[in-house]
Amino acid sequence: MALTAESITSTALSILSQYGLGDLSMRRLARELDVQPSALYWHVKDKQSLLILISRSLKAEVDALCPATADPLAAAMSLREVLLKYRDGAEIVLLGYSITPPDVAPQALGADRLGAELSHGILTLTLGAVAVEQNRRLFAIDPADAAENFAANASLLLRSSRRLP
Amino acid sequence: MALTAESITSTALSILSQYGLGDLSMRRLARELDVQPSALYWHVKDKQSLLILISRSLKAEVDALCPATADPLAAAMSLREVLLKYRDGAEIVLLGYSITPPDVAPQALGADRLGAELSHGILTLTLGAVAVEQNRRLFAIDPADAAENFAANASLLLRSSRRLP
DNA sequence: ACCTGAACACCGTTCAAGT
DNA sequence: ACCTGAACACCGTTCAAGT
Repeated sequence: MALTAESITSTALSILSQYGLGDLSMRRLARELDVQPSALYWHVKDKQSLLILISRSLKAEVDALCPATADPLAAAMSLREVLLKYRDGAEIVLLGYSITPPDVAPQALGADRLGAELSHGILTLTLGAVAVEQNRRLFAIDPADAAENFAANASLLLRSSRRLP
Repeated sequence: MALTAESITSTALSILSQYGLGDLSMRRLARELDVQPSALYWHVKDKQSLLILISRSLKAEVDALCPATADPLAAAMSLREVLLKYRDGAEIVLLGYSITPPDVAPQALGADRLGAELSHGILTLTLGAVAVEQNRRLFAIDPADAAENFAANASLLLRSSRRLP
């Protein structure tokens, strides 16, 4: 199977969901793809740019789940769900969102839809909350009422966004 | 100077504010303290527990700036300020808050004051927003209106907390 | 009690050289 | 164009041994 940026990304995604970011090394990735570590660098600039490819792929997954006109609270819940599918999804997407916000923000939560300010608010709240939640899972600390708790805070923040375009 | 957990933490803090988390390695820390890397492990369990010591120290810094009865919005702004002093403060405190919330949450923003739900909301919003802000600084992307933007979202979230104990 | 020295099992990245 | 092999400059952590 020929090596491509896509095959690298999808193998990374699978390592991520099974083992997490701690095990996602360029060397481990290369081993999984039966290739020398240096081979990856012909397809991908460096590890950071791979993480950005990953976060774009997660955005696409959220967009497939909820269209641009979806209810913002429902979209935030879907984003959370997708982030949770991959062990350190929130940390990675936080990086991607920092560097290229429009490429990573789900349509239903983008600046076009909610305005720059509120879009940034709901995204940073979601990324922060899920990052904490994922760290806690790592340490086997109570998940418990994480979903309801997040929903409550997200809806407090979004309270001002009733009646959208 | 005798090596202690405190001297290790404060040297770590200084590396952090000058160079950031990428340069905060156990080996680098040991070099700065004129000691073998292995010496650190007598005083500190591992790197992660050092990061938790660091995040407790930042909590103390915020508490010194604003007492338990401070206005929550003002406290959130102070927390942001302190996090910004140290290059990857938000990422580190996010880890600390994940593992031992009460040891890391500033008094004025703790669960005792705001209730578990809202306390978690304002803290994850702050940590998420500042983590993004610090990543952007790393890449020399616009700081610009980050403070006002954060203040706006934090006050949206805290809107429900008027009239406190 | 506190620290050194050496070792183990890793990293990300570059680059000449091969095909 | 695409990949190998070897190298460079690092990591965190453990552990016998020294003082």
